[in-house]
Amino acid sequence: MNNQLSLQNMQRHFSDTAYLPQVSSRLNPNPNLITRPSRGLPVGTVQQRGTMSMPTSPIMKKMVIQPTASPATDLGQEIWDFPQTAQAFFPSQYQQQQQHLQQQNNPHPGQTHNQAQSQDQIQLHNQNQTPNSEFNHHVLPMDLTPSSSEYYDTTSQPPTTSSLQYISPQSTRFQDQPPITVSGMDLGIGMDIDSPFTNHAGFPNQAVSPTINTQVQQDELEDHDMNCDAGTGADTGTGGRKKRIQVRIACTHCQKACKKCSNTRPCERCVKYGLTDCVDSTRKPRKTGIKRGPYKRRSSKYSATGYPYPLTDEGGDGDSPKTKTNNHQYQFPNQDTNTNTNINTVSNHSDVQAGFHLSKINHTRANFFHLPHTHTAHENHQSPQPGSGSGLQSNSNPLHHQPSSTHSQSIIYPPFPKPTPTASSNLVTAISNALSLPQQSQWVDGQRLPLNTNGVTLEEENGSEKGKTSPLYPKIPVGVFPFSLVGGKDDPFSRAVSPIKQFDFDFASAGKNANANANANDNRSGLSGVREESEGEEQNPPRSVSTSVSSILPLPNNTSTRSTNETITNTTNLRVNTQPMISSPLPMGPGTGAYTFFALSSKIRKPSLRTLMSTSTSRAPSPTATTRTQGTSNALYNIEMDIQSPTLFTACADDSGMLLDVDEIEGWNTPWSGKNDDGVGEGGDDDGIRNHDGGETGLFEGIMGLH
DNA sequence: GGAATCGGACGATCAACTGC
DNA sequence: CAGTTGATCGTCCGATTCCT
Ligand SMILES: [Zn+2]
Ligand SMILES: [Zn+2]
Repeated sequence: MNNQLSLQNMQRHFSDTAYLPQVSSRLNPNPNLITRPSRGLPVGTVQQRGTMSMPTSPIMKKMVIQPTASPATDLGQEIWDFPQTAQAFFPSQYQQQQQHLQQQNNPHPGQTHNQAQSQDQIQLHNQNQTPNSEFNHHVLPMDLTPSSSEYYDTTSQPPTTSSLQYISPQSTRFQDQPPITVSGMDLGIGMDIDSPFTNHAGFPNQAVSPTINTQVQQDELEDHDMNCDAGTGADTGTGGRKKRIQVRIACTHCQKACKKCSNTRPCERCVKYGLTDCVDSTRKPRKTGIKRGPYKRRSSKYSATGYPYPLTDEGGDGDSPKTKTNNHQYQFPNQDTNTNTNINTVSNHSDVQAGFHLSKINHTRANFFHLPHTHTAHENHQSPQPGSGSGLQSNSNPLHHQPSSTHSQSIIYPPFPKPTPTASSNLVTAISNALSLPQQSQWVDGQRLPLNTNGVTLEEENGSEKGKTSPLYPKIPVGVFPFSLVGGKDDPFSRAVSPIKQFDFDFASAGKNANANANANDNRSGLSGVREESEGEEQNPPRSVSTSVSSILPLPNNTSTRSTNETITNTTNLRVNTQPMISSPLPMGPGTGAYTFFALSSKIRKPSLRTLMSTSTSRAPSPTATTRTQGTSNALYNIEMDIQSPTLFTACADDSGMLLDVDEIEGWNTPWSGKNDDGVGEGGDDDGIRNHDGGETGLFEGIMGLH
């Protein structure tokens, strides 16, 4: 019954961008709410309100709502039998699988609602049943460690587990796919895809299930949370941490209290405390029109998993897997399914990577039969599991085949650039890879060069230009290597890299640079006048140097610098430095790789301050200050606007270190203290309400009418 | 001991981007 | 235009403080 519905639902509808406050309330009297247009969720039905954590998740399974009033046993009533489920999505097979498993493994008789149950079952089942249980286990739920920067990291999964990804056509493709295919890997979670086991009994080789499996499990976890508190160990994922679920919208009381709300109205908490006015809180619409810098390289060459597809033999920019759905190249020519499976199984150790590796290898090999099996460089630095080796052995020889031997191909072959001996860490390597991979290039002496084992550029070697340039990676960036990697986020090309470390890193050198860049500073101050521009328009081209500079707060002068150095340990410094320190790789000249104090152009979004500040122990006074990007090039302006919370502000003052720093920084001091209050209004349209990042709850609440 | 606060981790959503 | 990326904004955990 659900097919159509499910499919419909599968589609994303973002139209409901602004979450209309569902003020109405109980049971969603509002007809409109019955079916959330955008989400397609039957919110209004039953008592389920809002959506579960992943409303759009294709994998969303039936949700069992277990209002306090009624026991879960009333399946008929409680079940949110909505087809947004993987099952629905792949109804026939998947469901069968489900049932099948259910029967086999899970005998929780009474629970019919259990898609969720079954899911768990499945999970358990897999773990218990198959030799690769470990593998599954590891693969399973999310490793909650998010890290966009670790896109290539061995253990990391794709940055987002967004449901969206699971919707992609790639998924559907699976049905037709032969068991082991790279396509399977397209889905970020594909590690277990190759494993028949994951396919759930009876449906070996079905790529679909694995993926779903993973997701479902997660969803399931969510359900558990929904129904009960937390808890069960089952909920814990690989990381040992269960995924936190959230209601789509909390009631005003819960919101204010920062406590968990429920999807019912009145919510459980309100009921508990006898609050009568339990209504949905309002959400402000997301801002739009904010420009972003270029994204990091797209995945056409990468699988969803972050696994890069090697350039095809055609030498083109490899086609994305999806374009080659049926292409044999995604299969392991040299292996039969079983073999492959085994390997994966063996490789269990978790590492999702293990699976990937193999796949990659195989995948690659498809194009290079003549080549010996090799591990990609990627694997090398990925720290392959020892255990996995055994499994791998079968087909691969020793890892780390030196590309050099077959360099011409190797250039293409290893999806990732070989780790350089100099790589100080996986992270760095990963980042480096990320940067260089697409172009098959790597950083050398501060410059990006085509990747080549021999140190010969690709161009030199094969005359190919590929890799040298790309729209996103024009040859620009040059600068000292660390500039982009060590510091991290400075990478002009990838905003994806987490900025967080940058700060830590920067700081230290910041001071030095400050002096070194005295000129720059001066310039900045000189430019400070430009602030007026800040008004909102986005005139600044991304990364524009001049404007961005102007936008910066007047930098602390020497004194500030001094203090910075002196008080590095103080979190305050972090903060202080952060702002001015946000550096962008200004084309100061190739040699100048040093960090500069230039602020990023407002057009380029900096990572949320919240995130940035997370490194520090205390909440940043106003992350938003740095965060602000919309149309404004003036960081100073931002601060004015964003620092709205008296609390934060006060905190700032209270913190001796912080205060000191701030004061020392003239540019900061004046505007900040002087205009803080006034500035609030100023952000006006776009920021007036924007306080969240800063944690300026006061304002928020005020806006929200919570006070 | 429980409620209220609060910092900030975690997560969902979705607009900007990218590349076909 | 579909798919991806990553920022925004929301939820709520867990620690701390306040209140009775
Ligand atoms: Zn509530
Ligand atoms: Zn409530």
